[in-house]
Parts: sequence; C-alpha cells; structure tokens
Amino acid sequence: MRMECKNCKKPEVDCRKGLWSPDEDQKLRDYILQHGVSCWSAVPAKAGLQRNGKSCRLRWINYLRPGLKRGNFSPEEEETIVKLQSKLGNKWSQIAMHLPGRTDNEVKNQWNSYLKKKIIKPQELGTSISASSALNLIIQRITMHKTEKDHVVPSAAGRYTEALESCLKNYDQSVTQNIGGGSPNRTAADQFSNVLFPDCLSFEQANWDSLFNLDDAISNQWHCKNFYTASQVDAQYGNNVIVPNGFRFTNTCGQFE
DNA sequence: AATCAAGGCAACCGCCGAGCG
DNA sequence: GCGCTCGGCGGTTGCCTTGAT
Repeated sequence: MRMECKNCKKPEVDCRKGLWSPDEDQKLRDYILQHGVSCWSAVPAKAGLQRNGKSCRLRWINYLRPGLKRGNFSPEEEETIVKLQSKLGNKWSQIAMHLPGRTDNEVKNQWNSYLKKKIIKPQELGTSISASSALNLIIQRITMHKTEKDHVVPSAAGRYTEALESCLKNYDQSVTQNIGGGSPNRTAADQFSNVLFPDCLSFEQANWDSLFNLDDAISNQWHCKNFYTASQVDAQYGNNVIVPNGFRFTNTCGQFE
C-alpha cells in the first residue's frame, strides 16, 4: 500500500537529478516564497519541477533559503565548529544551529575538507618511534623556540619544558607504546606538530595562550603545521589532551597516566 | 598547452524516528 | 501493533575547479 500525504495528492513525475539550473531554482524559490511548505513531496508538482520532494527540500535548505551566508568560514566560525564537534561529535545540524547562516551540509563539508586535517587526533597519528622520544623532540623545540623568539614568555616556556621533563622521568620507560601504527615515513615531530598542548601544567592561561597562539605558531619557523591554544585543545579533546596513544594527561597534575 | 591529481562543494543515498491510517 | 510515508540527518559520491607538472 502506498500512503499519500494526507494534505495533498502528488502526480508521479520523472525525477531529474544532478545540478539545479537557474530556472529550477527560480521556480522553487518563487513557489516557496509564495506558498510556503506544508508537504515537500507535493512541492515539485506544484512548483512545476521534475524533482523529488527530498531534492527540493535540500536545495531550499542548503542553497535558496533566505539568510544563508556564502563564502569562507571565519576563524571564529571554525573555532566554533571545532569546539562543538568535540562536544557533540558529527551532529552537523546541531552544530550548524550555532552558526547563523550556515547549513549542516556546509559545516560538514568544511569539517571533512579542511578542519579535520588541521586537528589530527592522537589515535589517528602514525609513527614508529616511541612516545618518550617524541616528547623529547617537543622539549627541544620549545627550548629552541624559547631562545629564538623574544616575545615568548620565557618563564612559561621554561616551566613547560621542566614539567615535560618531569613527566618523562615519571613515565615508565619500559612501556614501549608507540603513538600509533603505520606511516613509518612520518617523524615524531610531524605527529606532534599537529597535536600540542594542554594547559594542564598549572601554567597561567594567559601565558599559555600567548605562547601557543595558533597564528603565531603557524607563522613561526618551527616547521610545524598547527599548534593550538590551550582552549582549542581543550575544546577538541576535553580534559584528555594530547599525548601519545595510550597516555592521558590529567588536567591538573601534568602526569601521564 | 595539455594532462593529471587534489580539493571543494553540491547533491544523492540510505537509514531512522515520528506520525498516521 | 503493523506497515507505510515523510522529513531529517549523516555519510558518501561525483562533478567541477584549481594548481602542479
């Protein structure tokens, strides 16, 4: 038995697929602006379109609906996406609700084509070197950065280095857990350049953020892809920030678990 | 200038829950 | 309670554009 929408009768039409023509857009826009939508499956016939209702609905929501923002995402919007994705997962429609003028499809595309690559989760990283070696590289980098960049808060960098060293000492060296599997051509530095750094070492938030400012980090000469502020990392990973696969940084003590 | 690969994005597909007969 | 449609959502596909060779 084929049920029909109780409000309408829908003649069968041959459904077109593929990109919408300007003429089709105009027909759909005109119809909806004039009549609104009570039943999407009835729209194509009433609007004179050879599309199915689903396709019309999608076209309206993602492209024709008034108030849609076009163009690149702002850094603030990106930050919102990253933050909410970490909280909600791939709930694109919910995330899009926090971004006026953006559709779930846009948010999803932005995530899949761009943001996902900026933030690589530890479990997705691949390397064959040990976690402790990787951390040593981080320390070297920070030390180098501390001496090269005047604007970095020296005390914060120094304290961070000390804290990491302390963590390394506490870390059971017998554990030979690697960061992940595969990708032997990638170095530990490559891996960690995408992850860093929590504000879990009792550093002042202000210093931390100024030290690991994203834009600053991208423009500096560390050969790093992305560094993240404490708040950005926190948004992505909650309290279980960075670290090699299998470890967790607790939020207060700066120790590996 | 031609070709190829990668990235971006619009649209489709398939699933699910709600609502109705 | 069952079967069906509809609308909504997330995943995926495929076309088009752009950049590299």
